[in-house]
Order: sequence, then structure tokens, then C-alpha cells
Amino acid sequence: MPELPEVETTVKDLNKKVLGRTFIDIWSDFKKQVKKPKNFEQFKKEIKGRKIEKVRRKGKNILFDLSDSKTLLIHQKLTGHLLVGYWILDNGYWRPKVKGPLEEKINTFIHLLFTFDNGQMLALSDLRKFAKIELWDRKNLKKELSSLGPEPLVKDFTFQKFKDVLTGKKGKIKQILMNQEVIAGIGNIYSDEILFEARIHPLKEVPNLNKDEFKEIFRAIKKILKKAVKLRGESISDFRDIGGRRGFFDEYRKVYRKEGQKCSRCGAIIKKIKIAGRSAHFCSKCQKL
DNA sequence: TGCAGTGTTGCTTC
DNA sequence: CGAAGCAACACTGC
Repeated sequence: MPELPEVETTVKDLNKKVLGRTFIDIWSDFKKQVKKPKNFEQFKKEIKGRKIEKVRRKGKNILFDLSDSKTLLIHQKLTGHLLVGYWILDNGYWRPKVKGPLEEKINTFIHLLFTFDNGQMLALSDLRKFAKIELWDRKNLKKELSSLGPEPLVKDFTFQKFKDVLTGKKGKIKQILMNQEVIAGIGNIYSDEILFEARIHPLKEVPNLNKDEFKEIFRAIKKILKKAVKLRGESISDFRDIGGRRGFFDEYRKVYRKEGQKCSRCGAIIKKIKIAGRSAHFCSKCQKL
């Protein structure tokens, strides 16, 4: 499940690989994944001939700025992967032309594939088919994404700003951290890891946090997300970079899906509970309620 | 074998 | 208005 660090890794790699490329063709076997324009032929017509000027990230959204002020938005949701390479259509499945990590079974789930002017391809692999693809006029996109909260890794996301966005919020800290309208980009894995780093219990009510606890959470957000970006994301779920390679955050992961194991800090057993229908992992001894 | 668990977003319901 | 539940989908693990 791609969260901020995984999307950031993807976007950085895409900027190295596909900048200046022009779309010449699009293939799909699941056309309703393209939500805007709804008509796939229309989408195809509008994409063809357009050039990629820049790739950006907003929260968990990937934005391809194209020529003529269009922007292609891709949200990977749970199991979407963007892959760059060369494939051949074989019996309804895309097979990679060259040996390597792209040969893993994520290939089976390619439902959308763009071909560029140099023969290179951009594939969207998506097991659960939840990913969303939309083509926007750039001027309308800002409004569309305006409900997203601030980007946690930018310099001007200061402690003051963090306090401001949390002030007045009711609810459990875990839920608030995952709310994209409060802060953009944090999902289930990193909210667990951030709260472990900050030694705060996921069920802690936001209005009950004192200043020191706010400070710890703020510090932990920056630390964990920066670390995860540096390590090119996780791969306990099925994240892969655009070359099909894993991230390295798993070696650093302390609580997510570690229930029953010993806490690396105090040796107590890591617990798993449900919060608003989501799994939450934490150490009940060193994370304070 | 069968069914709960998996996570993100948005829509529906209360 | 907000919170909770569920659907979108398909595969894994118990």
C-alpha cells in the first residue's frame, strides 16, 4: 500500500525515466479504472501526442504534468504499482522483454499500459483494481486537491503549523494522523511506526495530548517519513519501485504487523487492535495512553 | 473448504 | 453536521 514514502520514491524515479516522453498509445483491459474522462476512447485521444513535462506528488497522488496544461492524476490506492520497462503482449498478459525484477507476478495484474515515443512503456499493475486514473485541465486540479492537508516533509511544515492543524480535532491520534485532510500522505503503516517512535498510544485522544507529546509526534513524523523516503519505502505489503524492486524500510519497521513479537525497545509483546476498522500495532508498555 | 483479513477513498446511512 | 459502515476487487492465510 503506497503511502508518502513509496509515492515519493515512484515520483523521483519517474522524473529520471520518463521526462520529455510523449504518449503514443494506451492499452487497457479494465477501462472503467479511468474515471475522467469516463469514455476510454476519449481519454486515449486526449493523452496521445502529449508530452510529460514534470512528475509531482500531492499526498498519495501522482501527478504527471503534460503539455497543453493537462495533468494526469494516478492514485494507486491499495495495490497499484507504476512500472517502467518493455513488455510484449502474450496470451492476454504482458511479459517483460528483459529478465529481472519485473518478471515477478505483479505482471499478471497490468490493466493499463502506456507506450512512449521511444518504445518505452509505463504500466499500471493493480491486483485489486482500486487505483484511479484521471485526466485534468491543470487549472482545475488545484481545487480538486484542495481538501488535502499540508505536506509533512516540506520545510514550512513547522511545529506551529502541525499544532494548528491538530488543534480542535477530536478523535484518536491514529485516526487523525491517517486523515488526509489533516496531514497528507500518512497511512496505516507509517501511522503505527510514527506513534511507536513518539511513544504515544494509538488510542490516545487528540485533545488529551500535552505539549511534549505534540512535540514528540511532530518529531516522529519527520523522522520516520524521511527515513522511509531514504530507504525507498517499505515492501511488507507489495510495494515495488518502477523497476519492480523492493524498498528497504522493512529492516527498520518496529511494530506494523509485528504482533506477538517482542518490542525492540522494552521487550514487551507488540499488540494488535482494531481502530475504526483498521489494524493498529503498538507496544502497550512503552506507548502511553 | 470457506471466510475473515488486507487498506484507501468515497459514498450512504444513521 | 459527523461518525460509522460498506463497496469497489481479488488474493492470502488460517
